[in-house]
Amino acid sequence: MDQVTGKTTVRQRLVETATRLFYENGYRATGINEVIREAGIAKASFYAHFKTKEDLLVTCLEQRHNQMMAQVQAFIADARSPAERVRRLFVWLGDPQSCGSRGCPYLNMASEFQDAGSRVREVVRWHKCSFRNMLRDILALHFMGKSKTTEQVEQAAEELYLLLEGALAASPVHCCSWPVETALRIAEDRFQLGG
Amino acid sequence: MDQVTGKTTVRQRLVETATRLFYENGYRATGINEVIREAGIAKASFYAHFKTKEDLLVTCLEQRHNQMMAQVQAFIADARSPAERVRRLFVWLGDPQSCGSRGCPYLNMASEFQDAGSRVREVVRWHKCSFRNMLRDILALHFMGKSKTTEQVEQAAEELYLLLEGALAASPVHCCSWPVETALRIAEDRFQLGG
Amino acid sequence: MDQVTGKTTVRQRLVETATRLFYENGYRATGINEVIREAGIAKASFYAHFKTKEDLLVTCLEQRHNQMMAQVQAFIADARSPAERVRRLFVWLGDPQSCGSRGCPYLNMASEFQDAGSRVREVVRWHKCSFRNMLRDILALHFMGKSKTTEQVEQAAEELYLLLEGALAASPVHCCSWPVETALRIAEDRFQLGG
Amino acid sequence: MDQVTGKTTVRQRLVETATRLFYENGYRATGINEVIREAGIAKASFYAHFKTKEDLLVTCLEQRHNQMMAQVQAFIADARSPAERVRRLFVWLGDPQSCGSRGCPYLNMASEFQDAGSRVREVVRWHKCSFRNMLRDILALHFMGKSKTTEQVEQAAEELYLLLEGALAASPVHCCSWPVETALRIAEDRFQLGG
DNA sequence: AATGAATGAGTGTTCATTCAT
DNA sequence: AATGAATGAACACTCATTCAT
Repeated sequence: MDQVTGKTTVRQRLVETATRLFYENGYRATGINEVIREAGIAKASFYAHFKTKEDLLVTCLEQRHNQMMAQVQAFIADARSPAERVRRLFVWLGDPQSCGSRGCPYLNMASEFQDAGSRVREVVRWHKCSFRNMLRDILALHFMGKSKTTEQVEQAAEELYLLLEGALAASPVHCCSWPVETALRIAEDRFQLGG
Repeated sequence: MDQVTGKTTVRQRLVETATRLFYENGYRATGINEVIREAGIAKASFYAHFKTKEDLLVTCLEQRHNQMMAQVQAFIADARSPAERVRRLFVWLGDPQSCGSRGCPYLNMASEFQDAGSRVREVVRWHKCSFRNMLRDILALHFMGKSKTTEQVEQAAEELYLLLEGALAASPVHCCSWPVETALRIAEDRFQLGG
Repeated sequence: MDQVTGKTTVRQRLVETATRLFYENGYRATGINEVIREAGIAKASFYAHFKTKEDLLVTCLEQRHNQMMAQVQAFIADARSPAERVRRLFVWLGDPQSCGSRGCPYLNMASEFQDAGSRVREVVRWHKCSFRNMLRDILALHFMGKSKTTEQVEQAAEELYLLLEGALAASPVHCCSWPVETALRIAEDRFQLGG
Repeated sequence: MDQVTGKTTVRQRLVETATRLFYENGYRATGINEVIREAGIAKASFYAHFKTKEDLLVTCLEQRHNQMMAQVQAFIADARSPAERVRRLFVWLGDPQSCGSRGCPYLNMASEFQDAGSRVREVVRWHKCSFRNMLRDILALHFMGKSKTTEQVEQAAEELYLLLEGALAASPVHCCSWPVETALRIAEDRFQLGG
């Protein structure tokens, strides 16, 4: 939304439409024509804003990252303890409303860009590292005063990250909640989250 | 290979070529033309063997499943204990030779077929369940005589499955071995695999 | 024309249509759509026969070269002397029926491919050299027994070539016959063509 | 340059940039976007100065004509005789610095505007006639006192024009200097330019 | 069983031009 | 006088699929 006029800008409409379509149908299965039709924008206007379709995707992923990080932070913000914050991560993950039921948009896109040096893969890597860092910060609080080395905290973050990633990957395949529950169970035992 | 004539059949050449290309470049990024060119088959011959491109993919995934299950079974076969068999699962997973460094081909394909009822998603689900059942059978042996209920074994299988899935998803993003090592560490502690 | 069936092949229809359109409107001003519409061919069929639009052009130029050389040879064939053959070259050049009134198709195309290494420029150069060699062979006969060195014949060929080129370039600009007549006049004097 | 402010005007920057780009790449191969980008001008500003792209080209050709005529006049001005002036025309023609190595910009443009009534073709014709007239004026001086009729001088002008045109057309095809040298040799003999 | 030739509908991208400001 | 944003139509090219042989 443009803060002054209150109208969504052309660029923003394109990003939002594309974010949705790329997630729902995949990158290659989504044509520029579909994006501009649903956004109600002329084709040449699209190319005035984005050099290529891949550029659009990169922008979508970057923007989605920011929104998602804000969302998840908000979702866990009012927890009473770091432990509960971790538990709420799994709740957030399991909620199709917040997280989408078609798996991780970043992993999905990465699967269509296998070229090692691709900009898309870079964004995906950056997003995942960013997410893992957030986990580390939460766990650092949780372990405070429990005489853990920095390295131990890092390792715990990687473990938690891996559990969440496993749940995220398995959920859309099986279309049910046991992956999230299973990952949470492991995390609770391993990091003494238990209430 | 045709067991009698010793020649690879046309159909088999198509499946093998497509399996490779779909995995390396993705489903939509791989054209029929590319497949038949690399397989050295005429286009109309292709459509004599497969109704559609999607049919080819389904066949590829089914066939790969069988090969992969056989491979992994062979890889862990000569382990001295169920615990070591589990550990070797992670070795196998971490070896790009055996498992490919572009992530799980089934998850990759699923990301391009988001339609819930798609035959591709069915195959993926079937493959993953099948794999999880194999894990359950291994763990059942490992827990034998340790007074575990059937349900407990099932849960352990789901946990192990989830750890492997997490490692499989995270590996190609970060292009290094810590995901597999991290997943193994959790598994060793949780299932007392340690030697 | 296919000699057996008596039908023009798809490829040949494309080449003939494109040769005409490229000459009438220029290379970039002629779209693939226009070519295939006038040839009555589907777009994908076009790309089954030619890798790119530029490929089509190269083929057109090569084919036109062969036809044109044959035509001009036929046109001057029944002359009674080499000198008359040279004079008939100018007649042929001045006849819009035989040579086209839009200038030299090779020079025209070259002007749209300024990149030094372009394949189109190569074909143009090859065509022009080929033509000059034909002139040299005619002049060699004309000068036979007049004690001219090989080098002198070569020089005369270059001079004749240059006169023809000048006439070819000037004609479509001024849309009248004086360039050809002027070039012929110079040639007659310089090479003693006069009857 | 604006004589008062010392700044190149917007219009002039557009003309100069376009003149260069049209010559280097051709008319249709040069987009408006490229012109305005390299000129550093907004698109709408362009259309404030020129009705269409073709208008811009016409302006470019007109302006270039004036510059070129002035240049060539300056180049031959300090020659000691009309004969040397003619010889210097060929020197000027053969110098890529002065004349460009991509052939005659007017012939090049004409090849992209085959429509007989096109304004571009008109400008080209006007330019060429203008040039031929200049040649006639030089030759008139050269032949002064040699009892030549007006008609004979006109014919000589056409001959000289044709030789220059031939050299201009052949040079960029063969990328070497023999066309100019050949044309000069013919001219020297024919018009007794020799010193 | 296998093929060479052909296709309609689509792809991503660029074009010269206009309009509201 | 100058602009940033937008556009419809066209561009060269590729797609998965079919058909006559």
